[in-house]
Amino acid sequence: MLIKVDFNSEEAIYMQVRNQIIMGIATSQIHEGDSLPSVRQMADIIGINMHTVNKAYAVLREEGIIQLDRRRGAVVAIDMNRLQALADMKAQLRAVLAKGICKNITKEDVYGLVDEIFEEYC
Amino acid sequence: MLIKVDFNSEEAIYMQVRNQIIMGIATSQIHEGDSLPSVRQMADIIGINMHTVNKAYAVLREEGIIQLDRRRGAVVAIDMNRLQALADMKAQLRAVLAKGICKNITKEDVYGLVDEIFEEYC
DNA sequence: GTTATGTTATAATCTTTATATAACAAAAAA
DNA sequence: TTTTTTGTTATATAAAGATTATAACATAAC
Repeated sequence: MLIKVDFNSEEAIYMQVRNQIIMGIATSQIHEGDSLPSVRQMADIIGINMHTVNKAYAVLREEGIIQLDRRRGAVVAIDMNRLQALADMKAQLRAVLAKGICKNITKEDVYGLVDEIFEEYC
Repeated sequence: MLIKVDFNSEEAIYMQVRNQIIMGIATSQIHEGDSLPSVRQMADIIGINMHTVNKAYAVLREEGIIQLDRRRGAVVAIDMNRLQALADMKAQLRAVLAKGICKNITKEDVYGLVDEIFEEYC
């Protein structure tokens, strides 16, 4: 799976890497049990520093998306804490939807966007 | 409207201020046409520096939420660019939902969260 | 005239981000 | 066994962002 980094983006590089890996899993380009390239390999491929990849992997581990194993490297292993995941998402949605409500975006509008994104991903 | 800043949060102070103002509008605690406290007043109230408030207000202006007027200060004035607002929200939702999909959160789960938040806000 | 407004400028400090080397123990591969 | 590769940790440095601190300006309100 190809990861592209925009060095002019406001988003931190390690977050761009984290996001693209999560989207890769969501779009089934990466599957449960798959090994990600090692921090050194990934850094070489993308053309960034090893520690930046390490940070991205550390975030993903903290989020329960991958497990870091000395033997197999970074392995996709979703930690399924449903309540935690729902609570996390709700906190994020609260901020996103608040702005939308200011802009007169309705619940139905949001439904529509959610539908479109789920079609993209699944 | 009361604004509380958590100095231990990872979120930048100016973003906390920005978010709470947007949520204040979404919950109708602040209305179109209302004046926000001046950057100096707000800074005094919260107990932070004037420039931090100025940054928050600048972000809100860039997002089309307020207008800054030398005469009346910061006034809530929603710039209703619907297509832009929808595109912005979609970009944010893409990242939020991707993680949810990794965690096996369904479209119906998301609908439920959206419903709950809209009940909170409206 | 005085006050309050947004705005701009400059500087200092702190945190975060990203890179660069280096080293370590553990496991895999040769 | 030796070599290589793995994640991990430790420093160090440079750049960028965030926060605070003063100060000043033009404009409008009082």
